[in-house]
Formats: sequence, structure tokens, C-alpha cells
Amino acid sequence: MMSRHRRYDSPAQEAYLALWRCYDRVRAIEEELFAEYGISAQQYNVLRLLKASHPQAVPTTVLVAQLVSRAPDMTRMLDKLAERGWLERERSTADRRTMMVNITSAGQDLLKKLRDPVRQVNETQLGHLSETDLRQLTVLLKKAGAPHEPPGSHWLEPTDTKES
Amino acid sequence: MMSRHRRYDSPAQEAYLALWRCYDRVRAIEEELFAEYGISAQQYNVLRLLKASHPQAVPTTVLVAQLVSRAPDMTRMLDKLAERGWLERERSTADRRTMMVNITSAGQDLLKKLRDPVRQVNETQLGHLSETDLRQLTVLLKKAGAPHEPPGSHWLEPTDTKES
DNA sequence: GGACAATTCCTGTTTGAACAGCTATCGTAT
DNA sequence: ATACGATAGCTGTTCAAACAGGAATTGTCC
Repeated sequence: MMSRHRRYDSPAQEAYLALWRCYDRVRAIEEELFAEYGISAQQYNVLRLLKASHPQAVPTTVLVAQLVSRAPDMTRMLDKLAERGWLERERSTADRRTMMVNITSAGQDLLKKLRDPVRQVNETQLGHLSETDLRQLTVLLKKAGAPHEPPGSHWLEPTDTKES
Repeated sequence: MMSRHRRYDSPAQEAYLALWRCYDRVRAIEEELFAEYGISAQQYNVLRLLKASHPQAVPTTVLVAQLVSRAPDMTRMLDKLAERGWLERERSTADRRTMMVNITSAGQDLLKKLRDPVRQVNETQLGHLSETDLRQLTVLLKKAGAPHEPPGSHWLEPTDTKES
């Protein structure tokens, strides 16, 4: 009999396909939640970043660099979030090329409303793994991605360890 | 001083963000290669699946179910691949609702041409991990995704082990 | 201070992703 | 046989992703 399951060319290929598949399945769960609020996971992360540095405004460039997934269309993405009143922009006086972005109180309200549901979804996504498995997975994923991070990326920083 | 790196709400959230980020970085590498040939990774996988069952044609439904990432637009995707002469379709005589898809010799030539470059790209993506790390990563990813697989998914099958 | 390259953002455009609704076909139960 | 629900895939449409090119601003080198 022939094998019934997919054969792989190499361990690296099998790992990559597992990575792709796992991400696809787990992402779908999160998107379902965000869709209820009419936003994408990427947009949610923008607001999260803005809130983290609030009341300090953030240059668009920094947002692009810190976002999880590449965003070649940040301008229009911010347009949409601004239309909905979740953030504001104004030109920097120091460098008139750059736009300074800041979250509004409406944006903060949205995050507040989303906080518990998001936490719950995160548990649905990966909460079935033991804490040991989660940490190990995180370490391996960062190790896997490290060579492909641009120099100075904040993703190169160490994994959270048990807090004292 | 305040911590300079992103804080996480939970280990599950940190793992998910690491998963997302790692996938994004590693995917970009592969897309660069496929872009040279004017196809997407998803399209490449369709051709791979077709070749695996060649000369047996494959119903569209099976392709949708076996693809790595969800494809709600399979019809038009197959249109494009057919236009380029890489696959052929004909209605099944047994069930006239289903379309049977088969790879052409031109499609096989394309896969042959891509075989080595793809293998090389896979090495660039994750080849820097030890074989132990790769297997462990694969196992953890499958474990992470398993609860979110539809019943009977072939992704639930066991991880490849060292061949005798 | 003027030329030139680099940076930042914006805009036009193309392509694909995603959802909903439709027709055709099949299986089944009556 | 007929009616019904389920399945397969095709189509219309909307929206976001992606790339390329352009305008404004800055920094630098001479």
C-alpha cells in the first residue's frame, strides 16, 4: 500500500507547512472576533501600539516597523481608523515629512471593550497547551524567525520568563 | 526604568504573536521566489497536490480541503492556472456537479523547474534550526493547531519520524 | 547656498481575498 | 415519479493587499 499521508521533502519543509497551517487555523479564530467589530487584527495591533505609548504620539514609521505583519499600505489603514474616530494625526513640527499618530479616547474605549474578548480568544487559540509547551513553542518560533528579522527589530528581544 | 520590550497579557498571547510574526517573516522569503515565476505559494501547492495524484484527476472539493490555507475562491484560482496551461478541468461523468482537475505536462515541467529552488528556500527559511528543534517545532505546531482542525483533516496525521 | 540623494508619505492602479447569492445536479424520502 | 434539502461550483461585488511612481521635506557634500 502507498502511504496515505503527505510526504515531505525535508524536516524544514514539514515544519514550514505545519507553521503555515497552524497560523492559518489560529488566525481564523481571532479574525472571527475582530470581524464583529469591523476591524482587522492588524488594525487592532495598531491601536494597541498607540495606546502603549499614549499620550505620546507615534510616527507612522515606527508603527510600520513595530507591527506584527508587514504593512505596505499604512497610510490608508490609518485613514480608515481615523475616519472612525479612533485615532488622530498631525504633522510633526520637527520634521514636516512625518505624521504623528495618537489614539483618541474613543479608540481607548474600543480597546477596553475588546480587552476581555481578546484574552478569551487567545485562550481558545492556544490555551489548550500547557504552560511549558507554550514557552517552548515561543522560544522555538523566535529562534526560527530571528535570522529573518531586520537588525534592531524588537522581536529579537528575549522571551518573557516567569515573573518573580 | 520601564521595560523596553512589549509586555504580554498571557503566555498564550505571546505564543500567538510569535507565531504570527514568525510566519510573516518566513512566508516573505518564499513569496519572493514564487513571485519570480508569477505564482503564489497557494497556487504552487495546488500544483503539488495535483502532481501527487497524477495521472488521477482530483475533484475541486478535495483540493479545497487539502490546501494549506483556506481558499474561498478556488474556482477563479483554477481559472488562472488553467489559462496558463498548467492544469486541465473536465466535469465528472459520475457526478456532473464536480469538476475533475488534472495537472498538464507543462504544469509538471514547472514543478520540476521549481523543485530545487523551493528546497533551497526551505533551507533558508528554517534550515538554521537543528533537526531536533525542527521536529519539536513541528510537533508543537501540530499540537497547537489540532483542536482547530475539521474532523478528518489530514493535518491530524502523525508527524514524520526518522525513516528506517 | 545649491545640487543631489535619501526619507516620508500620499496616490493611482492592479491584483487577489472574501462573502453572498445563484444555477445545476444529486440523493433521499414519500 | 416528485418534492425537498444538500452539495458543487460559478458569478457579481466589495474591500484590502501590494507595488510603483510622485511630491514634499530633510540632510549632506561640495
